[in-house]
Amino acid sequence: MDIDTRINDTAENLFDTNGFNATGMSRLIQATGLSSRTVYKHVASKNALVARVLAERQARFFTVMRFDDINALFAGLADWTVREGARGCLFFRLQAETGGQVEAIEAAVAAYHAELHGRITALVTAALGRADTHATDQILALFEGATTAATYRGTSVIEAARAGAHRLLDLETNP
Amino acid sequence: MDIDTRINDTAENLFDTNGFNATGMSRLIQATGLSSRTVYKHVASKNALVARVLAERQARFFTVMRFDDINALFAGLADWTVREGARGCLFFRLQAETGGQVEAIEAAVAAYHAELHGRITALVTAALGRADTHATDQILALFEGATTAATYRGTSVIEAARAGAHRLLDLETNP
DNA sequence: ACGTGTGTAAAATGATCGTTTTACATTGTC
DNA sequence: GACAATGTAAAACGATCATTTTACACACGT
Repeated sequence: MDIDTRINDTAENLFDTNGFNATGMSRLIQATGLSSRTVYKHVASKNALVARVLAERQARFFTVMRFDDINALFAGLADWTVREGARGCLFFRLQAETGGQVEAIEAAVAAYHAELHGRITALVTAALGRADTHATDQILALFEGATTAATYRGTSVIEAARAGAHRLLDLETNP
Repeated sequence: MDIDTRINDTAENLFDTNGFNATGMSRLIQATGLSSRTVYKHVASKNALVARVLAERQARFFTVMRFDDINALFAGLADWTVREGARGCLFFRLQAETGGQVEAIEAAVAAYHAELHGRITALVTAALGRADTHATDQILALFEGATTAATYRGTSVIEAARAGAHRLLDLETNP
């Protein structure tokens, strides 16, 4: 496997399961099986690394997820959560860790939020035949809340959120 | 003001706005206006302090919030968010920071989640005249999601979540 | 008046962190 | 067969962190 992707994959896994601050570079270096010199030749700094990790995670997330309709949206979230583990949104968690003080992370989180909001806006618009910011906010809240609450209530919350979102949109279509 | 509450309030504010790891003890000590010796006579360790902060925040949150019905629930959340700032749930953020490795934080977060879930369960049960775990999960997801999404979409998400929750429960009552 | 408790100010301790550097080995290429 | 390029191994660097310690000042109950 390519060294860059090996570093990226290892870093994403460690940041995701242990946190950004809790993951020291020494531990990351050991997990990759490389030397510190090599790692620092492939990555400018820990901050630059986490920014790259988030950018690639965003690309992967929006490749794997489906935004065709409400059912696909929450089914995709359920699949993702089962596969990756229910630890909540990595973007939000890393932002919280760094207290909004790492510029590269802020930019990555903003980009993710922009794309997520855009995709859900498109989904709702297609479902209703018109734009509806109120309905979009509701679906977004259910999506974010299902992600968060699944960390302590399990994946059943995601199914409940799917059913709720479906009902709310249906209600807007046939009032 | 009492020294213990002065330390607690300062710590809560700094942890909330800057994060746990980003807030060094030196900064906290400086913000309290006390000496390090005094602070460490009133608090066993940084971990013990954050546990105490979370316990007191939970008590304050559930004193200020109202769980009478759906409208009161989300109106309370909106008030809280405006007053405290939209930075997402502090319990979840601190848990993310420490990667589930600080036992005292895990316990505090679990206690908060248990109380939140219990209160919303009671609310839904009272509203429907019967227990409904599915509906409870939906309200919980909307609550958590509104808290999270308000950090980047503003407080309008909370109003949307309130309206959505109201509709979902009304639908369960009058199908 | 005296000791005890509680406070301040500031240096010291020991650990850990991100990052760099030194010294050396391996490999593919002209 | 020499030369870069790229890798490993490990020490070193400078900063920061949580926590402890030393030295000293003030108040107050008996």
